[in-house]
Amino acid sequence: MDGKAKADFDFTAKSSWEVGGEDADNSNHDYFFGSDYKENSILSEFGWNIPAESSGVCGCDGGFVDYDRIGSDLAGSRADDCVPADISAPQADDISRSIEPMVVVEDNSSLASAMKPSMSSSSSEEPAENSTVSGGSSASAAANPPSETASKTKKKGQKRIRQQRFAFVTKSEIDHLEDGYRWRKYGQKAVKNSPFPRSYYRCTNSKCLVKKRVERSSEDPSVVITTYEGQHSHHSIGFPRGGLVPQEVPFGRHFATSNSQFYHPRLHYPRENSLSIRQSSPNIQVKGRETHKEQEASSQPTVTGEGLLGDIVPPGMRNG
DNA sequence: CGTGTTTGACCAGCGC
DNA sequence: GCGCTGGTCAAACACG
Repeated sequence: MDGKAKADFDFTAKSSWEVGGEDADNSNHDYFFGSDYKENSILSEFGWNIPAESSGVCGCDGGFVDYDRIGSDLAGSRADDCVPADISAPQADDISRSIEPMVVVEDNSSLASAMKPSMSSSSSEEPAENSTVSGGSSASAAANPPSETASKTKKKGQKRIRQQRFAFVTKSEIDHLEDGYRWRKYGQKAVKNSPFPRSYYRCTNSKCLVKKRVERSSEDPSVVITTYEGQHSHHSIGFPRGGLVPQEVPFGRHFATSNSQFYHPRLHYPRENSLSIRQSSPNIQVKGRETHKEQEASSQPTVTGEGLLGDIVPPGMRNG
């Protein structure tokens, strides 16, 4: 419990996250979302195109966000003073979801460089997943039918190389925020220094090896940290990749907090979804079947032709 | 029956 | 080398 100040962000520290988006060119640095074009360029590496105009949203100074600050903010003092207008929408309110997304990006090129020298130029067509994802286990296991390798025998000698990752720090009561894709949970682990478990999800698209981790801040249980890893290699239900860019898609939303601005892929939850969420998850619940349903409600984007899907992807393109 | 979650076990990386 | 921790696998299970 001691030194818990940053405990909830341990993952960043251990993952060598670092403040300093300035080095956008420096492929050896991790990126941290601040306010301007820099982030955009970084995000674009992921296939995310964020309008630069996002600066100044909410009239806040869109400066850098340093991890320490985030940590402390999570402790409770963060940007309540500056909630994005969008969030004040009835839906968000209804579901008691105060979303304050922060985007944190980690460029793993430092790790991947060994295998992938020009990470930064990773063209979006490259299913980054197979190019790296470490562990090899999941990647190769997915790509190659479980012969004998799959049987828990991870390829030895293969280094675990992470992909570029970016995290959303969101204040929400929903653990698994809808982001436009469908995810399958493949694991859950208790995290050191945190009473909350970390959940591991993988994109349900068999060809897409994007993963994400979801965990709650130990400092502020109302804060959810969602870390994405890899790029979606498909249009799926509709997320910024290739043509599905926020500028043209209604679900793009950028935010700002007192110290910086952030982007959340989908803060504008479909009405019907909001309702279902509200009904199924009145409170934060981390375990039990309740969570199960809760997650279903939030992770399965009302594939009913409306909401997320209806907004963006024509029925024929759905492949979640 | 198909899809997704739960959960214990296994493995790799890292620090000491 | 050892122990800890994070990440993943896969069988069992639950649900619609």
